[in-house]
Amino acid sequence: MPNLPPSSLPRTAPAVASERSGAVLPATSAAPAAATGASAALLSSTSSAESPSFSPLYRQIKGLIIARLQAGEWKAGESIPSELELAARFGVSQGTVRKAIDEMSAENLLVRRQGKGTFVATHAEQKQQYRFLRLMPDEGSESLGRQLLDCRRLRAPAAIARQLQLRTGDPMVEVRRLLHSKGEPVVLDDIWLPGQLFKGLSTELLNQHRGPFYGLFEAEFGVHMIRAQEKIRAVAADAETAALLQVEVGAPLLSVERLSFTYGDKPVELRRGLYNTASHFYRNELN
Amino acid sequence: MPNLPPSSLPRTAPAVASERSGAVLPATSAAPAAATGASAALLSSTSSAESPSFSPLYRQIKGLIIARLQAGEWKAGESIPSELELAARFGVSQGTVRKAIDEMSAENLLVRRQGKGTFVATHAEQKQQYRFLRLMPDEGSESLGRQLLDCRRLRAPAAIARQLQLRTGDPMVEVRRLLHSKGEPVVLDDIWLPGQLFKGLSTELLNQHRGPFYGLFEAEFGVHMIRAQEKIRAVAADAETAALLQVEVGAPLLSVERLSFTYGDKPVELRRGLYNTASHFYRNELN
DNA sequence: AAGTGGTCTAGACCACTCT
DNA sequence: GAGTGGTCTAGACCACTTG
Repeated sequence: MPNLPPSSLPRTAPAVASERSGAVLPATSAAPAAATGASAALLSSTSSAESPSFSPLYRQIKGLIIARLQAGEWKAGESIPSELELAARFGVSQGTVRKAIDEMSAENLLVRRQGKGTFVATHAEQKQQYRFLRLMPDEGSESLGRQLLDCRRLRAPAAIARQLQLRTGDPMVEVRRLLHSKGEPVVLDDIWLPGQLFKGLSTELLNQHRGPFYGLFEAEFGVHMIRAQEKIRAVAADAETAALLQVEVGAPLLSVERLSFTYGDKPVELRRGLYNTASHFYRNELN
Repeated sequence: MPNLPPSSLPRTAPAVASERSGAVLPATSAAPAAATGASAALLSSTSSAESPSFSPLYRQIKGLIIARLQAGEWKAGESIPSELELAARFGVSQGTVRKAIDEMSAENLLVRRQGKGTFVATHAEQKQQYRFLRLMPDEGSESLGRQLLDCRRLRAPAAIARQLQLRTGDPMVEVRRLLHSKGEPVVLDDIWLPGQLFKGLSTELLNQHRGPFYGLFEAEFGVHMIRAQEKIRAVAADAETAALLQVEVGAPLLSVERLSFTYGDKPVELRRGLYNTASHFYRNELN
């Protein structure tokens, strides 16, 4: 029951009383109280024209759930508490929790499974391996082979540090790898990660792991990539790249620069892929 | 009031009684009847394992609204009836209509405006001009200049006809144009349209029109592009393209092949853009 | 049978827009 | 003030999963 003191809450305040007293009580006793009135007190106020403006209850609940995810309370692939339990815990109705989870499900943060529960999204699943890889073969659908070329630690150059919101010279990990299709090299990836977050990352760890790197990052380092921005260009292959991808120097390649974010819009990976699009293409859906 | 004869409706049936008798009645009288029981009768039945399987009420409502859009009952930019009116018209609750509209809004078919109503999405608006164009300048944000190069009618070649689900030799319109940024050519577009749907399309019409082609297509031909698939590759400029885009022959260009769809997943435009990404990039968001 | 998410309804109140 | 979409609650029933 959101029974905060009815003091005039500014419209901007994320005013949900997180985990009030009887949080882990027998459950349902807390929720169905002076419902409508209470939540009204929670949300309404004079319309001061402040900047972050107004946040409805369900969005505040969403924020609380994200905070738990960020804190690692529920790990990738695990189930979170049921809607009814969350509703009791936060002192709101099931419908409000449902709307919060709806949004998070639409953003691929959570996955609902009817009859089973709601689960933390993961890159490690069979069904959606390579969630962020949009490269498709012109024909067929074989999976890609992986070949690790390099994994080293270094001091962050200015250009990379800036994008990852680090300081120049901060510790950083650099990974280089190839993806193959039918034995032919198709993608050359360079990956930069904050050294702080990926302390034990090594060639061995990367080599012994099956599946996408992002699954490893979740399991070993608790870092979830939930969103990414890509900048795509056409470039000409330089000598080194041409040799690795077995194309002519000057051949056109797709350059895909990806900045990946974890919870709280925090950038945690920069990746530059060079794709040979002779027999593959980058697929995009517009809405 | 969904009072169909309680004969056993198969689960697959889009069973909404569209526009029953008292459709345009004083409004609210139709809706709040033997609600729960009736809609239960509408949806439930024995679980026969049929193919298109089960469709909830709100999705059937969505289908009905899409059918109206397709029929041109409400045009691009116009408002559709209020949620309460639609609820009365279809004999369901406002909540069900709301959920249908929620989905359509998420798919950019409709746009909600609080206090004003719900509107048919359009490509002709200031706020989201060039909804499908993902090209961004490295710096600045000037809008792109347009230069029409050609507009002619022809018989569909096999490759293009297949993608537009036409027969080889069917009438077709081909348009070629350039987009400029700061006076420099950046994009060369070739566009193919079914001649059947775009009867009066001409150089004059295209030239006198302001804003994106998609806005013109909506206003003049009633064709709404609601979704598109793109295949992106890196290619080398041939002689003709190099001249038009003022680059060297062999220079790497982004090739963006776009197939656009209208209601009912019907393909109605094929477009091939060649982008000079020297000072622009293709922006994509991954979730 | 019990627990979970999914759908549907109903009603209250809020925020925004226009007249 | 009237009308619109936006939020929140409550309760019913359905579909799916697991023991």
